[in-house]
Amino acid sequence: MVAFTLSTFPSHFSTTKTVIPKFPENPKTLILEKCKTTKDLNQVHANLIKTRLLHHPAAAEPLLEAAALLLPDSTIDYAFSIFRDLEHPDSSAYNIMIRGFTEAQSPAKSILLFRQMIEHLVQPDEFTFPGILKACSKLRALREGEQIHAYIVKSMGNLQCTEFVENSLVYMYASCDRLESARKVFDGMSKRSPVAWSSMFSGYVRCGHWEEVVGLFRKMMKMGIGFNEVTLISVLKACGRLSDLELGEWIYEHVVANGLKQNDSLITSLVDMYAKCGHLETARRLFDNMSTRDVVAWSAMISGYSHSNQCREALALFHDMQNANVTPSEVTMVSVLSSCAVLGALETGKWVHSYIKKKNLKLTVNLSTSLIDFYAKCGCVDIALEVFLEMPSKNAWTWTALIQGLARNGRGETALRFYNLMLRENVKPNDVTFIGVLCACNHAGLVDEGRDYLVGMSRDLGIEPKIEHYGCVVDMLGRAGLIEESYELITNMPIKPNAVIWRTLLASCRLHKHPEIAEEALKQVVRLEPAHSGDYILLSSLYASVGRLEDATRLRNEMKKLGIKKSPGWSYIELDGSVHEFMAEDNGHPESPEIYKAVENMMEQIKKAGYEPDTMQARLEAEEDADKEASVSHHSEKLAIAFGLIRTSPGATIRISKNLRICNDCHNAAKVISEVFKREIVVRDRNRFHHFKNGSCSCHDFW
DNA sequence: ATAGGGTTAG
Repeated sequence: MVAFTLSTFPSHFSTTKTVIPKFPENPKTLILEKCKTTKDLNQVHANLIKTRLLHHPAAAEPLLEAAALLLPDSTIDYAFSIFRDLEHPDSSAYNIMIRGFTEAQSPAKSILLFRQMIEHLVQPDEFTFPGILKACSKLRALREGEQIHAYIVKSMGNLQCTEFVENSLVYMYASCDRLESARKVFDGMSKRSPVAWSSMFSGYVRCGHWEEVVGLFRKMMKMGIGFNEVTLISVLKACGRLSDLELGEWIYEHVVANGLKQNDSLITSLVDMYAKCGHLETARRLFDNMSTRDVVAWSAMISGYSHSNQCREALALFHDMQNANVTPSEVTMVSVLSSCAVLGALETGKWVHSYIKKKNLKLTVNLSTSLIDFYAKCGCVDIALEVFLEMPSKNAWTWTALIQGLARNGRGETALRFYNLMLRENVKPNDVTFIGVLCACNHAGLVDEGRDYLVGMSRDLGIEPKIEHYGCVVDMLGRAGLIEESYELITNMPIKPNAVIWRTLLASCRLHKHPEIAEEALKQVVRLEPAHSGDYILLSSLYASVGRLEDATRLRNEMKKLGIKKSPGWSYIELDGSVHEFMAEDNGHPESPEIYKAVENMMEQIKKAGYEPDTMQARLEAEEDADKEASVSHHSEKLAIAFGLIRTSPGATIRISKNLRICNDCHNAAKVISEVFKREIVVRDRNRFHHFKNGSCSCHDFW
């Protein structure tokens, strides 16, 4: 085979006076210009074969480049067929194919091809490494990446370790979570462009080392090192996660001052940052002012609402997104499902699930995990289980969501079985997993197991219990009537107890009528969090339940004197895909008069069937709100249930979610309603599910 | 040639 060089080319062709026009001065530009579609490519390809130019790199490579990199993914196989026809592909040809495969989402093929390149003794050049290292990054192929790094070091002298190669090495290590190795390459660089910094940042972002990103960026600014839009995107992500609004706003000013507002990715990052810092209005204003909003921008804004618990706004925006004809992605759906889960919006979530199936959205691990969480939080734990069992791969979050969901729905033993399965499948539990495990022990009344897990999590797995873990155990002991042990645990645990812990103890004192420890618990709670009404109410109703009515009234008066208001309870009910919200004594609903009529009717009917109002509670509440003529029969869950009764077809299940624990009177009423109206009623309160059916509740009156 | 926006449990 004769090796041509470009300079020999024109003279060679000027002698042939055939069909072929004079070989162009710049074949690359010409070929690239001609190849706009696959069809063009075919024509040029055919022409090059006919003119026997295909074996000339200067002609073949532009063709290859067009097929592998410039046209859509589908031509990568075509590109490879061209490549295989080359008799002696040189390093540039290999480089193009290696990059092509990576870009076409087949980075494994890039690695195979690189191996072939070495076997065929084609010397890689400094352009080969960025491509092949990118393939390693995509695959998180650390071993291959390290081998290539070694190869580069070994061949130093023959080939240059350029700045590009170094950047790629940093990014490769960062993608494989090897931050120390990335940092070592980074620190050894003689010149660091913004790309090097961004590569390093991307690793810290991946691993959630937000402080590192912000710290390094501040250092960068102090040293006057240049940065660009890509750098800012990483830094904004860190600002959001750290709620570092100060730096975030500085970046916003910078963006405005430097006319970078046209960069939609940057604006989306700002939207995300403001939303994560709780500035939803600013985020929304930026979002609304974008000239075009792609799926990522919509997702960022929706997740912003969902993140700050404005779930109804999240769903409303999702609705707007569909009206704007922007197709949601897997990522959008994660936030949407999370909002549905919080709201208990079963119908909407189910619709999302069927949409995912219909549109063939990819069931990523995250998305499936969200589905599991959503179904479990809506009380459909069997569907959650179904989704789980169909997943080809699961991570710790997936297992945790399932364990948690089973536990909350009263299937403690099953939850623990799945925990053991998780260990057997070598998925490492994290601290949240143990919240689920302890919660399972709690709801199943498995006190001994619960104590063991609390000790075992740090002893066997090195996960130190946090205040929340102690909270679960305190609750568990309290429920089981082991009030003294619970109290001792609080005073002896290595973490300072918070108000939540004392409040938990207080609630179990109420349940088991233990006024002495209750008084101590209230004292502690008030010291830590003075203005929380529920605490006073717990102790006062405990007094009432043991016949100490004077103490009960005294405490209520004290509370009134201190100006402590009851925190409002609300209940949600979802009907035909929209979520209705009720508060006690609520008059805000457009159908209010009708709903109150329905409540009166409902109460009358269940009284006939034997329901007796909790007079003690009614009296206390009446005293407290005498001016408002408040009534326990106007608790938010009763309004919501009554609304459900008149708005759904006979026999349909009524699903309510509420923010507080369900009160005793409503619990009694719901049992009777389920019998009288032949309805299943599912109430999700802040702690667990109550499935009311035929006059009884799945919690066995223990919550 | 190398870096970049939105994701999930208490």
